[in-house]
Amino acid sequence: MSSAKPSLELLRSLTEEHVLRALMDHPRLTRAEIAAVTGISKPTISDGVRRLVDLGLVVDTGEWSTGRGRAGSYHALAPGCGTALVVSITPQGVTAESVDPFGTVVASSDVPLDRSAGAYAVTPALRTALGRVVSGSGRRLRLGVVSAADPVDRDTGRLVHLPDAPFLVGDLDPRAVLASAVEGPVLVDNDVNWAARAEQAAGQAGAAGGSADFVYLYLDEGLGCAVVSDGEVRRGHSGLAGEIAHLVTEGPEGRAVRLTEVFARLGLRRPGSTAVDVEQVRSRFADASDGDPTLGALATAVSGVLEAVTALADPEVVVLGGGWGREAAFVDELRRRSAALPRTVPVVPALVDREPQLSGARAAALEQLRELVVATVRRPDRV
Amino acid sequence: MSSAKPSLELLRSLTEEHVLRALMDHPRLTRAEIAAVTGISKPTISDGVRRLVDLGLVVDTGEWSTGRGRAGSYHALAPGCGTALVVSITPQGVTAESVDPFGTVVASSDVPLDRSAGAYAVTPALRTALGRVVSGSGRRLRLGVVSAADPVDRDTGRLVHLPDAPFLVGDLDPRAVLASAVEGPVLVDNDVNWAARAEQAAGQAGAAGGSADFVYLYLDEGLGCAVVSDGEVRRGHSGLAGEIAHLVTEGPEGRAVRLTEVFARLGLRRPGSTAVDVEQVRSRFADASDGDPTLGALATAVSGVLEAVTALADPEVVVLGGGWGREAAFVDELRRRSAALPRTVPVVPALVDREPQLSGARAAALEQLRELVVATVRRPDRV
DNA sequence: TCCATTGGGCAAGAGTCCTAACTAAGATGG
DNA sequence: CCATCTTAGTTAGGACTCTTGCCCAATGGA
Repeated sequence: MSSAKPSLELLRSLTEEHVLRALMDHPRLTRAEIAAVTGISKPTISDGVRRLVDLGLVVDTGEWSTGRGRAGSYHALAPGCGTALVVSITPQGVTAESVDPFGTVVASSDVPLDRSAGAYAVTPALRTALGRVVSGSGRRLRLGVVSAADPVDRDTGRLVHLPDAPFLVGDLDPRAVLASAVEGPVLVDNDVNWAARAEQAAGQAGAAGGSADFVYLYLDEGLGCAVVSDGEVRRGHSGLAGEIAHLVTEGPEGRAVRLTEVFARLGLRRPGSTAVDVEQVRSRFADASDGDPTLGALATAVSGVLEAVTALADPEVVVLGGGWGREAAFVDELRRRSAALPRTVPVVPALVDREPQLSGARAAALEQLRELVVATVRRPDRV
Repeated sequence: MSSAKPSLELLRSLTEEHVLRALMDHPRLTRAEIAAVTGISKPTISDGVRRLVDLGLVVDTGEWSTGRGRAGSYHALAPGCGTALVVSITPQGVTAESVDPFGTVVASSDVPLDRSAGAYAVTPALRTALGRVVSGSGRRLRLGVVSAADPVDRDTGRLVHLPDAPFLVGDLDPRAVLASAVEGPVLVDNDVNWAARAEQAAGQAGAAGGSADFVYLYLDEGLGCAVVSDGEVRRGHSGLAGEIAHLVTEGPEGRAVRLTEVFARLGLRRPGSTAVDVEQVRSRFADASDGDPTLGALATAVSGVLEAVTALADPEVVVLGGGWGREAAFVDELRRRSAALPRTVPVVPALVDREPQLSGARAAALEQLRELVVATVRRPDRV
């Protein structure tokens, strides 16, 4: 919380920042409206808008306000403020979008992946989607946010293959692929972390305006979770926080085994892979009666995860998502076991089910883009 | 990151803030020195100092600088800025201190506790120590920071008794006891979290100026840990993050058991209690040869904790502390097992061994006190 | 004693904000 | 169609803060 030096320049940039933020919250405003929204006087706002127009960050749209009294001329953020690139990479396909500072999707492209073609088709698909978005939006891409369905190294942004865990997307360096198209920083993280962000935005925890503390358990082909502490997704030193495949839990016959091995012992892995066979798990759940051994074994194993999560992160709630994590029979069984633990934690299914990783990444891109636009106006030091 | 409204008042308060911070970093300065340190011009600093003297936050010490040139009059923070109370509560005794904005301990008191007298002697001991510090310092206590050797509820500040875990200090509401002596907020947290803060200050992790991500495993009568993520101790929703007693790990004979039960099965608990018998553990370690079964069983159980910590928090390093956690034989054995895990994590003994919880709490109190002093100068909104 | 050196104050100037009053221009209603 | 109301934007004046440059005061060394 170091403070900036007091100077008249600082005051001026603060005024400009208020104008920009007002124009991000409202697509178009007259100068009088900006003054009303920000609480700053009309002459000061007029000056600020003039400076921003000169800088090319704001434009006079040529439109005029209607209503009683004199019509005011509308101003808006200039298209030159640019857009942010949002990319989602899953085994099913690559989705790329560009969003402007209002959160509007300017261009988007979806390239499905043929699973049998192997991991090496990912890079060309990414390039294809990227090219379409670049030509479709026509504006400069000032930063990128990438969601990938694999663990991500926090420093390099590369996808990481952990032992005994599936490598769904495969070896990939998204920053290198995006470098030519995106002029600014590229933030890469795994899909579960972005999905957790979407859940947070949807009001999953910390609804009382406070800081969110929850854990998002994502149970699909891979086994992952996101830890949200004090309102932020915590990635850990190298970005591998939440990679729970090797967590020690209670396996069949009460023995201590790693979570990933439970699926091997129950025969729930896809042939020749360490990935969970989602279809098989779901069909087992569908047929399950009370006391079904597979259902019980999975609930026992995951309740060990709940125990670890409660002990280390103390979440307000644990959110269940993923291809089989939200199945009603499983959630019910897990709740029964959770209630019997010495420390219980509420378990709820995820709120967002349609592409949560994409909306979370989009929200992050939007926030980053806005900060970047504001930052162009305060050169010397931050406030 | 909402910004303050631009106003001349903001500029003025920013100047005053710089003066205050300069006088916190250096016990006494002339106005010319303040101008040199802050980079603000001399007339502006003179004005700011005059205003702060009028407010009673700064005093002319009456002393004069020496050296070449004209002697300048020294200024310093006024004693009226107050002090912060720091309290450490352990089964061994209660320590209370008051620190001024420079980090100088103004008064301190230590009241040992007779363990056999039971938990009910804690409150009177706390009152005694508190009374001595209040009369010894003679200045107002503007806030309090309390370290307690038990889990702490984040909202209420009360100590919490978890099932199957020892309750060392016993039921206590530190805020209620301190309310009459401290005029401001009282922050209560458990000793392990404060000790982790001290380790961080000692440069344990994130030494490259970056944000620290590490876990502090505290193995003593109680079993606890602190999770430091992105440079801050993360407490979780209700403050119970790091209470690992119920973590599922590998117990004797390879069965899945909770960490606290391992000690019961090995006969390492104090009679009639859920607390670990530290003396017995240490003597077992002292006699242990290679392959000693107790040493091995404990290392196995704790390596399960390492596994969970790695999976969920992904620390740069795991710091071992507490009465038996730093024993060389144990650390060596744990390192051997850690190296064999699919995901390894460096394990190091704690750097700070003398009252780490106290120095961590003191650092927090100092930081809070400084912020509080600075806050008196910026009334309208924060920067 | 003289002088270099440093602390502190004064004056002038530039820049930012605000209030208040003014002009400009569309909407309303008879 | 015109007078009136209402609102947008500009201008003028004043208050305030910061900075630069200069002066004076006071101290220690030559």
